[in-house]
Amino acid sequence: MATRLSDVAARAGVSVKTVSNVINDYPHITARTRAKVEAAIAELEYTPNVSARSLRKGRSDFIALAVPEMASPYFAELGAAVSRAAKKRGITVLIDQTEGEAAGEKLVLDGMRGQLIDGIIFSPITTSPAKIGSADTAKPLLLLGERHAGGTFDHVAVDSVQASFDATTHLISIGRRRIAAIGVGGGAGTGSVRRKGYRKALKAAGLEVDPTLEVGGPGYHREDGAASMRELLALPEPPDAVFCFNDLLAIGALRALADAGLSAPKDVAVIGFDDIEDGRFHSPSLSTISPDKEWLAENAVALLLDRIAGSAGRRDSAGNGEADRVDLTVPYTLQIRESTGG
Amino acid sequence: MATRLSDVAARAGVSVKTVSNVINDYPHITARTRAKVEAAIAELEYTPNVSARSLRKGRSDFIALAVPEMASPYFAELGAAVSRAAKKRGITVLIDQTEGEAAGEKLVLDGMRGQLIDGIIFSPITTSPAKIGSADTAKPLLLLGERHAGGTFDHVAVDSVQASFDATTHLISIGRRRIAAIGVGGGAGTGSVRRKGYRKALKAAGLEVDPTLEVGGPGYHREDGAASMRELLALPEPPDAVFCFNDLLAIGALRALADAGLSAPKDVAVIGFDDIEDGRFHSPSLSTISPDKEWLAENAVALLLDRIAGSAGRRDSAGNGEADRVDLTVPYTLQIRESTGG
DNA sequence: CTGAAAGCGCTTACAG
DNA sequence: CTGAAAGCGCTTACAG
Repeated sequence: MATRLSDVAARAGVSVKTVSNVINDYPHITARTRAKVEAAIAELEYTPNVSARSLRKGRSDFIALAVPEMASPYFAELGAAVSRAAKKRGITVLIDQTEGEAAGEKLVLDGMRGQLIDGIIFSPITTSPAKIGSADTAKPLLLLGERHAGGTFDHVAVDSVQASFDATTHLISIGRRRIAAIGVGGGAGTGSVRRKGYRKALKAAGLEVDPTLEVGGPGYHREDGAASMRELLALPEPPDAVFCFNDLLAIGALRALADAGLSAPKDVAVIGFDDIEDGRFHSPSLSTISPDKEWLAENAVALLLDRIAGSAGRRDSAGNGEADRVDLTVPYTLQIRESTGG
Repeated sequence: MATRLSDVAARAGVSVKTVSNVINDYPHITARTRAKVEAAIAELEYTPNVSARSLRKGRSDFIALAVPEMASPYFAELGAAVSRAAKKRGITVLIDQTEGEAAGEKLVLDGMRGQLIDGIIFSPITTSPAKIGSADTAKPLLLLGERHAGGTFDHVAVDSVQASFDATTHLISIGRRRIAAIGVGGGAGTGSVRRKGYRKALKAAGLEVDPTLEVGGPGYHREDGAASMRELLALPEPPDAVFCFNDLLAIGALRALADAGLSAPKDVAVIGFDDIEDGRFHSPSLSTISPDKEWLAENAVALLLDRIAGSAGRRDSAGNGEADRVDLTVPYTLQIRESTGG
């Protein structure tokens, strides 16, 4: 049914080896031969069988991106950026939805899709760093997220402590003094990392840390943010500002404010983290920490592909694995919009 | 390096055929043999090589979902639902971002990813129905979107004319008389289909169709909705309600209203289409047409898999292709929220 | 530069 | 029920 390499060879009057050479851009082919082969490929509408190629080469030019949920705007935007970055390099991205479950994440670590994929970019949420560190992955693995810095794998993330410090400091700079944090107990450890930056900023400004103002988690969705905001508004002394550990929480918080007849930034200033597109269109528009997702995607893909190219010869990385591990820090900016009075 | 079937067979003391039988759940295997094999698989941490399997069987258990952009909330939510529906059936979904470009869409139609995928669910936006109809696809293809009803391929979509009629009628039912439409010129023909339902509702209510109130397109993003809304507000006689042909346009429209110091539904009632999650959290929350995305995903995947199973024996569907084509209509509900006074 | 041949790891008739 | 063998469509040493 499908045309094969040998059909093309027959049509062009050359050997299969020559056709293969043309397809794989090997040197030492005369322009004339190349033209003949390319004409035959076009006439027969030939497309190489990737299963056969992958079986033979041990490389598929597929990588996986494993995220908790692809419908979550941050991961959807990240997935789009990673797909684009990979496509530029001739690589296809498989997006894997772990649903944040240990089972799904274990599958990622163990199965690696039956050797189809060459490597994986993994944003874990349930599995602990320790377990990931000891995972016996046959393929290169790159970790996303602040929790995994200093581990045994390559790692790309924002400096979350610094970014959280900046977000909190911004709230202080617009005159707020009773600043809450939403999301401290969640996000796969993200909560504790971002709280660290939040507390640091309070202390640097001589403000007291009040644990009753640190709420939320483990959920990081809009409804969780709304619930946390309601909780804060019910306090004897409600906050005058809130740092939400992601934009989804912040959007929920804005909604809860509106439901209570209050508004940001007048009653409570609100800042988020992620800069998902929707935040720009809310009323009020959402101030946020904006990690450079394009940068993240480009560098994560490039680094993983380097590893894949390098690991072709390696049997075992135990010997030199630790030494050449890379931690990349994603640049970010502070976006000041209406929700903090911008 | 990787363990092979033959390693498992050796370990279990059986033939490769028996191991293959166990893996593929074939009958006539004694419980004892099965247990032995399963133990060997577990001990060796064996995972089948999908490239080899796919090469041999001519089936990969991969399908593709080709959408214009995966970061767009509707497609992200749809992708998540399709992935879930497929996973339940042991199928993996590759998400393909065409970026709405003819080149990307042509690649989908032609290349089919080097015979890796067994079939495709395609949401075209640039390529015309005629071109799609004549595409010589080696693999089963299922089309999404109202524009392609009655074509030569299986097709799953909302009854967009009826849904648009309902959305517009709802605006009339709350007393609005000067009702605009945003998105008429875009969305790959979606615009003209939804306008048909919009006009029908106006006529049914004895209202006049005013072409100056029909704006927007080809873009279907938030900023396009905001631009269209500004255009409408600049009219000598602005509308008192707007039907936006998707939620992204509606969210942009809400934002433009807020920027003009106006609000929905007081000054202008706004209704969208798609029911993306974010619409529920905007202030005001967004009324919309809510297609049942789970239903869509389940049925699209099931139908495509039926075709894949059926096409195994077929050489050419030209003979009987037309006759057994299926058009599925996705159920929807009208969600009345704050933006229309709900 | 080209051709003939082996082999990647499976599945599946074909004999037993 | 099991075993030995062919073959899916490529790529790649190996000879020329």
